Amino acid sequence: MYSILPVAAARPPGPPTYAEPERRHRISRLWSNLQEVFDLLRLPAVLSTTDIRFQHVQFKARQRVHMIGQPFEFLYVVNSGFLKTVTVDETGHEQVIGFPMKGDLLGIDGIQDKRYATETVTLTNCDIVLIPFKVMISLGRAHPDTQSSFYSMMSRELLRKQVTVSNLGSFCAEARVARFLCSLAERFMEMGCSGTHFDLRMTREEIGSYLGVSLETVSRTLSAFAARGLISVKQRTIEIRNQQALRTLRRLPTRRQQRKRGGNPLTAPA
Amino acid sequence: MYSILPVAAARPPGPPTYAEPERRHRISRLWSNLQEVFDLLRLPAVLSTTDIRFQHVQFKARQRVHMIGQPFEFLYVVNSGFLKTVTVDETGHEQVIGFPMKGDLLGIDGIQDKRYATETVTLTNCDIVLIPFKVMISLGRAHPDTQSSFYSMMSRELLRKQVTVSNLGSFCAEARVARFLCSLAERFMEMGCSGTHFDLRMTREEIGSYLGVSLETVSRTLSAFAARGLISVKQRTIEIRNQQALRTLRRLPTRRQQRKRGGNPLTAPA
DNA sequence: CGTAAGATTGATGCATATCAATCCCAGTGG
DNA sequence: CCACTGGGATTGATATGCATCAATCTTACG
Repeated sequence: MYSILPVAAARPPGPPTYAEPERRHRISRLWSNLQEVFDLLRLPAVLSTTDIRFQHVQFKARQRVHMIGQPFEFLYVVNSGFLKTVTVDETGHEQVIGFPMKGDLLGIDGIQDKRYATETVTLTNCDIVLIPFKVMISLGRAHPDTQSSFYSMMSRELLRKQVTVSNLGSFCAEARVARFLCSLAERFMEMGCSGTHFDLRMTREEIGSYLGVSLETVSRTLSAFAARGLISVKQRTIEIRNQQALRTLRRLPTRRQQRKRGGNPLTAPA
Repeated sequence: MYSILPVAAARPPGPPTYAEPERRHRISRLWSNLQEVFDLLRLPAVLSTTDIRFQHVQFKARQRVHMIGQPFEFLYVVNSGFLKTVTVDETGHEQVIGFPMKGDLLGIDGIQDKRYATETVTLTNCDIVLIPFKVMISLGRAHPDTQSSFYSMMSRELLRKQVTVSNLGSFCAEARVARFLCSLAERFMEMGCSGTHFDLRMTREEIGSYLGVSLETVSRTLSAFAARGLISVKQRTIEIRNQQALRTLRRLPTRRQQRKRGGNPLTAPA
């Protein structure tokens, strides 16, 4: 129906591997239909079922799912596993901009320029669903309800980025780490895992890059939380002991700001 | 064809005004067809022309185009004027996340939840094109090439947000201000205005909120640039004297980082 | 011309980066 | 089986960028 793009090779440890035509991903025997993909993405159910099926691909840890500059062809939906998405700015400085996991969508940033603007690397073994963009386009055309869902999906990604911006711009290091832990806990809960005991799949350096702080600050902050009894940490194993306290952590000083917006009856979400 | 939603009243100075049914925007006599809107958005031309026309609405300075929580109905395309887009987090802290201007699209963040997640306020008088989302949906269905353009447009917004995240996470205050000036200069150039002499339409506080620094730091940094001869500043009037130097400003320390990514022939955009 | 909002500039303190020295642990090879 | 090894994590000492507080200064506007 459509061909598989060989992206990364199957060489587990060491630095991320690159496209090597002679080696391929392990193509799973798993296929998902449209409804299953929508469920995975937590999008409203599609009424008009089709018999279209989407292929899964297995990645080992430390492999690239897509790379910067590579021609855009697929969107990817994470079925299982953990990844990181990275940008590289013109100075060569790389920054983590996300830690995709089950139900997350990868590759949207490639639509505009027909090339991926980011690269996504697996942190663990992963099972990923391939969505050929052409198929998505034609689906949207044939089934109006799926088209709306696609718009919605992209809007959701945008909202998430806005939250990220807000976090980076408004909160001190401690609050950023706290919020990071809480959002991880939520994600694990949604996946049916424990929301209080979990393992980080990324290094302190990657967390620091994502949160815009140094890796030492991440480490120190976690230790400080542990000292206060909010969590317990042992290397990458985290236990949330007082989620409420973590959730309500704010930037320390009050910052005058937010004046001039006294009671605003119309602004509150209904 | 479709009705105009009365959003803000016509009361110029003072804090932003709210929906007041008894007063309305000035409805322009101007209408744009699809091709004109696409040109404005710098999207590839549409071949299949239709006779659909989109209404313009005039806003005075300090009016809200849309507010947080308000039911999502329209996307907005800026035809002229300057605005700011603001989020308010759960602590009540508000942050500027963008300064839309000619050719920019507003309201995408409302698609997901059927309510706007941000609010956009005019900084100057503005002329804005109303795009009813329902019309966009049906257009996408009827004309495949426009559907692709819509995806592309949303992808572009996502890319911009990624750049913002990268700026906030990777650069020192000085570099952020420098990049801000450069991006403004580029935008003015694209609009056919001078890229070296222009007026800021926003306050230092708004710039600071956008860049994640204090208003004093913005002011000081501009003064420092002026002292070094990179720009000249007089209140909101800016003259860029050495764009090259501004563009190449980086975070001061080298930060080890970016190790372990030696020559990567595949990563460079082709 | 008076007033208030915005902008500038200075003084000071703190949060966080940076540098540096272990420490811990998983993987590896003898 | 166990010491070796190296990447990651922790922790401490120090430096500094930037926020904060505070005092003018400037400009727009009524």
